[in-house]
Amino acid sequence: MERNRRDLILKHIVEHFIKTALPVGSHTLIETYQLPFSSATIRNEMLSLEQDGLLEKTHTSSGRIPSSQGYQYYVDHLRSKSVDERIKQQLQVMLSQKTQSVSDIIQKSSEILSNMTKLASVVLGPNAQQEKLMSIQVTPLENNSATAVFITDSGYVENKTFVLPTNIDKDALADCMNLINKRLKGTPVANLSEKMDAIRPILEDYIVEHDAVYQAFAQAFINFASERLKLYGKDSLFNQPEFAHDGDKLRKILTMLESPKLLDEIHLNTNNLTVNIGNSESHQDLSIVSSKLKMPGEKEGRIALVGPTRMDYDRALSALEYVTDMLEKYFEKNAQKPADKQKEKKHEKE
Amino acid sequence: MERNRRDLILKHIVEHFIKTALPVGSHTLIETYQLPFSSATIRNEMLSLEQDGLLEKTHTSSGRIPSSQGYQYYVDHLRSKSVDERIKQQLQVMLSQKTQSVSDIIQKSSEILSNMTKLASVVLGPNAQQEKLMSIQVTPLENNSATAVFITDSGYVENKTFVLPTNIDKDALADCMNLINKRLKGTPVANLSEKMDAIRPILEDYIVEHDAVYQAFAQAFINFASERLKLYGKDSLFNQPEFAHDGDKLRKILTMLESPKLLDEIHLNTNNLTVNIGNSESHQDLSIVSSKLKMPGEKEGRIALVGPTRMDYDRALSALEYVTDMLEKYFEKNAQKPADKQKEKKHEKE
DNA sequence: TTTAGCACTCAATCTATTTGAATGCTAAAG
DNA sequence: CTTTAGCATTCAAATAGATTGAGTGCTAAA
Repeated sequence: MERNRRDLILKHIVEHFIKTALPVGSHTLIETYQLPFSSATIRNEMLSLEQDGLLEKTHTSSGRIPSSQGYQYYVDHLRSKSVDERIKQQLQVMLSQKTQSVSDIIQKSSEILSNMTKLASVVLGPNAQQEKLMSIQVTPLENNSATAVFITDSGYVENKTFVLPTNIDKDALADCMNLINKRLKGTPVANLSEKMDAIRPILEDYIVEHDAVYQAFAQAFINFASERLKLYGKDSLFNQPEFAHDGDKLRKILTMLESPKLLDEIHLNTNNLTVNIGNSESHQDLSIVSSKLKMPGEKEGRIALVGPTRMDYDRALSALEYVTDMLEKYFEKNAQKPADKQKEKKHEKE
Repeated sequence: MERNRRDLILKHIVEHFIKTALPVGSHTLIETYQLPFSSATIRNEMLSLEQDGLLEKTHTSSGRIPSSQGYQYYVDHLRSKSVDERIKQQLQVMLSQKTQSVSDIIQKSSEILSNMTKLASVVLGPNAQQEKLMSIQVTPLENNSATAVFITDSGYVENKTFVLPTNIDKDALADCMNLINKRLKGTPVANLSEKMDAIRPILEDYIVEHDAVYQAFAQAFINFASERLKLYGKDSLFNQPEFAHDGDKLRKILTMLESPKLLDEIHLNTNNLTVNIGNSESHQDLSIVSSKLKMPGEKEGRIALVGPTRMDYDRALSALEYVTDMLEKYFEKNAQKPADKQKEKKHEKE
């Protein structure tokens, strides 16, 4: 009973503060939740919760707000883990559409998450380093230029348009590309830059002024190896009351959202589900909730929801967990049958 | 002399307000610019300027701020058209690098513009509608999916990954694509969707479950036809004082920047250089300065600088004009020689 | 035509003062 | 030992005046 009341009060405080963004006092608590205790009792409990570092005051005679620890405790022990039915519905509808690529599905899921939680959602693609190059194609264009298109095994496309040497022979170029394709196919993206040395002789053989091509490839490989990250629904954040009258804070957060630090932060987490409540120096008033996502081909990405420290953790966590679970199941189910066929065909060719 | 003083005063007011974002009074004006008139004289002129709609007051006893018309007059007759040397330098350094593609150059120019003016810069690519399809390539991946890559004559790449029917024959797919390529090569992007009907029979011939491929193509063609727009340096806007304490306004502007209305606005302008000072309902406190940019292959794009109504028009316009001029000259110079060679080769092949 | 002078306006700043939602503590009741 | 009632206390936020100062328009003289 003891522990129960304490938890109950903390739960109410957290949830009330999440709703109103205002410090919660003993009286408010009793009235809005019809608690069968006197305000003094609540105050005693609150004092104790504060001493344990779960609550904070904004000034000596203010109501209480949850501390980072308080949120953490709430997340770990108190939240109700209820998934919004609308998310279930929307996800189901989306997944029932046919012939969507993996990235389509993840993008749409991310948009659903962002819409339903009113948080920004960040998708961190599987580390491109591990992906293998499937194909390089160089297409000559008008105006003495050409576009090189690079495709990985997951269907990620990088392209680079460059100026062709004017005296180039297109057939030689094609032959040359065939050779390079054979040489590089299957190479992990991370190793592409190293292999540049190996393909230089091939280029030299076929193309007189090979430097332009070489440079373009090198540049593309560098871009390739950089992280892939997509950000959805950052507009949702604008409507949070804490930022309404503080342009400065909003500005900080928006730059934060595009900074590589955020990426690092998400990247560091390797757990299934992590909650990162805004106390690290890099994101003062920002919380990050992120979940691992296993994708086809043993690849791993992460989906994260980013918002103010005062976010609806229950809603966000439940939604995120539900969506990643469903996606993983979907991927598993749809991968099994064709995977075998794929392998057979590969053998035929080689 | 008469007209001169009037103009001088307006010029000072506009420039002072651009610097300080504060209404300008008669006394301030005399002190900061050492004007040889009395404050009363200035006030008389200001009254006249106000009656002509070039100045405004924020309240009965406030200093004056320029009206939209006032800015317009300043832009048309008063600005000094001085180009920052640093922009000249940076642009020159950038253009001296070899083997950059057209889009590389435009992107870098846009970044320089944004950096130097502290405004957001928007690049509106040439209307994709006019571009011609150069090549379609379908690359099968692992996991029973494939990526279709579409390239236009300007080197713009669109790609779409889709799920392949499991029972597909890869050689048939390749043959099929060859046929489709021949059929569609040279088709303007705008007409691609119409041509879908024409390629359906080809798909039917080669691929049993052709619907997935058909759908993927259709989707890609739709994306293709949508406008191409890039936004740089929107962070610059955050630091404008007018938004510092008004999160709401900042929010509006950021959403504005990503909305299609902005695009329309820029698109409507066909003049060489236009200034669009924020009084249209769609962008209350936003001004858009944009310039046409002739690109290789008789294509036209626009570069725009977007910022608060109180922006440094002289700086922005001068920079923009200088950059687009230099780019056009650069493109002209570098296009002449190889263009002929290109044509020869085309004839050989056909 | 220009300027000095003066009365006037009004946002912005400052200074009390009030209000009310909160607290902690103590002592009595359960 | 736990809970509650009661009370003094705190402090942000709201309200109301008072003050300031940068600005105006107008008039009459230079």
